[in-house]
This record gives sequence, structure tokens and C-alpha cells, in this order.
Amino acid sequence: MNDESAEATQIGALAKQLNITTRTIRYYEEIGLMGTIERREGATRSYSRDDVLRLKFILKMKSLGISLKEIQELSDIFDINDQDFATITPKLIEILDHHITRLDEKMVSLSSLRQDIVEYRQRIMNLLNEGGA
Amino acid sequence: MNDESAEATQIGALAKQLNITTRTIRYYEEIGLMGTIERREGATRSYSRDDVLRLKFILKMKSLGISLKEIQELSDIFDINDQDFATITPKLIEILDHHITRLDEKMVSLSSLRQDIVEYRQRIMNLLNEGGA
DNA sequence: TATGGTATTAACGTTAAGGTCAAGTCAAAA
DNA sequence: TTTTGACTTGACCTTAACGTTAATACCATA
Repeated sequence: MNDESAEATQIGALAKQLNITTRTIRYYEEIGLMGTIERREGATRSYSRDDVLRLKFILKMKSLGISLKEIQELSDIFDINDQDFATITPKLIEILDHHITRLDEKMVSLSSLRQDIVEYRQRIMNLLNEGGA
Repeated sequence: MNDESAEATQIGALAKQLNITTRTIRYYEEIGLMGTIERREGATRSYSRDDVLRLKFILKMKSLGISLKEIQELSDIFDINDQDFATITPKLIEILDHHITRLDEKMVSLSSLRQDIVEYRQRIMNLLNEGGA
């Protein structure tokens, strides 16, 4: 029960806590999303409180529909600036704004698609009625 | 210039006409979307007017966001009923309606996602302002 | 006859985000 | 001592809709 291990978590417990699989956590590390994770006795990953916060942040972004590739951009800034909140915030805002714009575009596109389908559906119904009359 | 070849098209010309690639046309045949295509001299595909109509229908469905898998359901009915319009129409309408429903759900979901992002964005801005004050 | 243009099939490559083995290590418990 | 349970890396599998390349064949033209 020393100060260091008191906070440190292993991958299995962390996965359970966040309701994801260990594969997912390792994958995020694999693609460079998690920075460097310390190893116990050189093998087992040991997650510090900061690591956990970072992972939670990644999951939060994901839940907002941000792709892992985009999260990587933020993650890079995390690495460079060592979690300086004021530094990453502008980039974060930028990404969120960009995403909002994309969502707006997507909704317009879906709405137009819906209209097309409804019209096509109507034409088919008309054809069917003409044929039956 | 006999009656049969007058209508028949080769794959390259057809692709150019519809602005898709030959690979796409062969792929549709590969996954059973196109039924059986006749071969000239046993090798080269020869597309009849009906084949072209069928391909155009597939592209129309695709442009409405219907997946190839869903189009297959219709295609199966095409094969069984030999292009009987009145027979495939109910299924077509059903698929279109289903798709409209899915679009509606998707739009609701995107809208809610947008709300989440806006709120998260706001919280970040607040944090930044508090930190700066 | 050589070249160019079209066609054919087969089969691997691509993207995203992990899932699913396989085979191995290591420590605690029975 | 053997088994269990957690961890490790590596590597192939998945979905959709084709793209791309390879190797081959046919036909017409210069």
C-alpha cells in the first residue's frame, strides 16, 4: 500500500470500470492514443490516474461521434504539452465546431434523401394505381 | 445490324453510359444483383435493354441510400417473378418505408448528438473562462 | 506482324474499430 | 505441484463496396 500503487490500475480492472474490453484499451495504445503506459516488472501495464483521465476523455470524445483519427490530433497535443488544458482547448473547440458543422451537413443531406425517397415512393404508388385502374 | 444486337450493349459502353466502372457492374453480377447476363461467343457479356433497366434501378436504389444487401431482396423477387411490377412493388414500398423510418431515427440521433456536443463545448468554454479570470 | 483496345477471371488491397484466437509468462491458491 | 486467473504479443477475421493488378484472350488496324 505505497502511494504509487494506491492509484495505479491494471488493464483488466480498468476495462471493467469503464465497461470496455482490454483489447480496446490496448488498441488505443497501439495507435498512439494513450501515450506511454508504464509497465510493472517490465510487462504488465500500470495505469496512473492521469492515464485513466486520458482514457475517459477518449471515450467521451468517441461518445460524441469523434473518430479515433480526430482524437489522435488532440492526443498529439496532449503528448507535446503534457496535459496543458489551456493549450489543447482551442484545438478541442475547433474539432467540436467542425463536428457540429458536419452533423448539420449530414442532417441536411439525410433530410434531402428522405424527400427523394418519399417522392419516389409516391411515383411508384401512382404507377400502381394507374395500372390497377 | 440484326434486331438482337441492335439493343445489346457491351460492358465498357454500359459503364461509360451510366458513369460507373466495369468492376462495379461485374460486382453486382457477382453478388447476384444482376441475374444472368448473356455472353457473346460464350465470353463477352451482352446487356439487353431489360438488363440495363435493371442496372439503372439498382443505381437508383443506391442513390436513395439503400444498401446492396437490401437491393438483393428486391432482386430476388425480380428473379422469381420475372419483372412483374405489381408483385415487387409492395416489397419495394416496404423497403422504402423502412428506410424512411431509419432516416428519421438517424436524424433524431444526430440531433441529440449535436446537442451533447454543444453542451460539452459550453462547459469547456466555461472552464477556460474560470481559469482565465 | 506488331500494337492498341476491349474483354475475361482471380485474387489481393482498402477503411474503422476492434473481435477472436493462439501461445506464452507469471503469481497466487488448492 | 497443478490449476486458475490475469496478463502479454502476434496475427488473422470482420463489413461494404468496390479498386487495382495480373495474366490471358480476342479483334481490328497500321
